[in-house]
Amino acid sequence: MNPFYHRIYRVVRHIPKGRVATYGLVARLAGRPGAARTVGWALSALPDDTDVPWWRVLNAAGRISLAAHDHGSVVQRALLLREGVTFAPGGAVNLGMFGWPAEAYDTAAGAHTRAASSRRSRRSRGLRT
DNA sequence: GCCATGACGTTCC
DNA sequence: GGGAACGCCATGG
Repeated sequence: MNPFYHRIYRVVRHIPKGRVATYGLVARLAGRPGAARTVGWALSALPDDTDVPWWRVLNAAGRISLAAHDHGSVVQRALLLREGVTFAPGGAVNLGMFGWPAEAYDTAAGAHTRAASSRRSRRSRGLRT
């Protein structure tokens, strides 16, 4: 498995309870901006007994990317609701309210991720409503 | 090694 | 503000 897959999982584990992150954000923090699709691919490969909170990862629209008819989307919505994340009419989460600030990862991860953080600060924008 | 696919993102209509 | 088109990176055939 490529190192950055592990980075992705590590980033997702750092998402605090009750907060959500976007695929693009996770991709940037993992060190590969633009690899949002790959993040989804990595999460799809997670086993059922994983400790990675994959349900806290949504797309840029704050909506669940899984097919609505898929059972996984139901589980994801339920898990988020259990953590206090509310869904607006239409099934979208207010990222401005529940979105995970990228700065929080710098604090949580400490010094051994400054490469990713410097890369992030270069393009820290968007997602702010 | 090339082509198609996918839990996405950004930019133009 | 909503929808369509193109771009992105990694995997699988």
